[in-house]
Amino acid sequence: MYRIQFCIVTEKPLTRRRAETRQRLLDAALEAFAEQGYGATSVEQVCARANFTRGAFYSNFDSLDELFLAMWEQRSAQLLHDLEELLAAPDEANLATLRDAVAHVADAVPVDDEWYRVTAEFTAHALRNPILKQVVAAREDAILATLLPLLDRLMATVGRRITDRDALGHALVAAHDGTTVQCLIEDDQQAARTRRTDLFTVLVEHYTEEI
Amino acid sequence: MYRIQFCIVTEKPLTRRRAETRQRLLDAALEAFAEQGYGATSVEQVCARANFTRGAFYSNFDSLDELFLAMWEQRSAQLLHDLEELLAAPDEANLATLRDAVAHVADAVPVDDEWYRVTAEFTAHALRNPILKQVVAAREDAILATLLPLLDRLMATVGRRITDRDALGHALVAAHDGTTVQCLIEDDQQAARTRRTDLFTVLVEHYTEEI
DNA sequence: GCCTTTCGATACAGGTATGTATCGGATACA
DNA sequence: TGTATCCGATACATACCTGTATCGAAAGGC
Repeated sequence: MYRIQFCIVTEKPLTRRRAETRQRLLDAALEAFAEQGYGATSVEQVCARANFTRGAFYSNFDSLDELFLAMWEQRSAQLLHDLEELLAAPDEANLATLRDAVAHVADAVPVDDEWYRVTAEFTAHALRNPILKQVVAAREDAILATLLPLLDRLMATVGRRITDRDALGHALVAAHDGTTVQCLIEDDQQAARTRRTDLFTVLVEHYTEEI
Repeated sequence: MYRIQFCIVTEKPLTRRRAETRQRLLDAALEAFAEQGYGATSVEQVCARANFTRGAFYSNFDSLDELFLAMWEQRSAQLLHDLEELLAAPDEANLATLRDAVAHVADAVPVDDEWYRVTAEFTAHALRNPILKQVVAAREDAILATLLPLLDRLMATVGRRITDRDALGHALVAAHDGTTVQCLIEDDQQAARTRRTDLFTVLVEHYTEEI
């Protein structure tokens, strides 16, 4: 059985200094792309934000594209990790109803303007590139793999059980993506947030059953 | 009572020739932005696609931004118009079940790669600009205003009635946006399409009741 | 603490995008 | 058909961005 493997070919030794430089560039990239858009951002602008010149950039990355990918993957993983940590804490004492449980998750998933802009552009970008498409697909899988076990436990605490894991997972992700725009665009943020939680609740209710 | 009014200040006389040139540029812009991304597209590239030089562009638009906005609004309106036309046709004879009715709508709303890319970028762009934000918000309203009356009629034919118009409308739009990415990213397109229709059905079922 | 290696700054060459000013053919109208 | 206006092509000046090649300072091994 063969698998496609993505790896960085010219793997340089990752010294302490290098790691820090890379990280500063990654952070600067997120800022710059969120503020101005990926296409409108030059290598030089990213470097300036990180207090480097282009020398540092070309010593660490081959292209803006590579930086974009690295940044997006890192932040995606971080977000998922944070979510896991937040929901793993056993403060489930006060989750009486299904809606409380869902709201608990909904509040743990941030509605982040900066991140949304970057992700929207990254997704559009990925649709133009088969390899990046795989990356986005892999992330969807990773989200489900993280979220569903958490939901399993959460549902158990309110006496329910998931009936269709795949459908629920994808539906929640879709609902999250779709409602995030609405929350960010609409004047009345609070109304949108409430609708969002309501929608999540409807979905969870539909794709679970009482034990 | 005052209202903010958006208008083109230097309204030039719209002759036949001018209208055609504008349209060719608008069409070329959609192509170019979808293929390369907005930020990566130069004025010259758009013009080349439309078989013009930049002279034609600067005689019709002040900036790429203005062209992007004009193009997006035109296509948005067109899509909504097409949808309305498609669903207004009284071929509701064979819509026996709720799911048939929903599938009828779901199939009428295209899952369009090109348009998705452009819209994702436009939305991200709009989040950086208060005026464009209003434009996107207005489009959401327009969608609901078009979609809900159509759903009213459709539901009537299967003996149901909407219980929460606002919630259903926003939920369907969110589900549409969210599932569109999934359909375009996932390897198994058909599975994603089916999940999409299922999700719509769940939502419509939840936010309507039998008469 | 010395010496090698690493890595970011700087300088340079080449390419490309922008916006404007001007020109001449096309178009409209009498 | 003649004439005035419109509008797209062309040329130009300018700014900016990229990638590479080189250099010197900082880091790390022994």
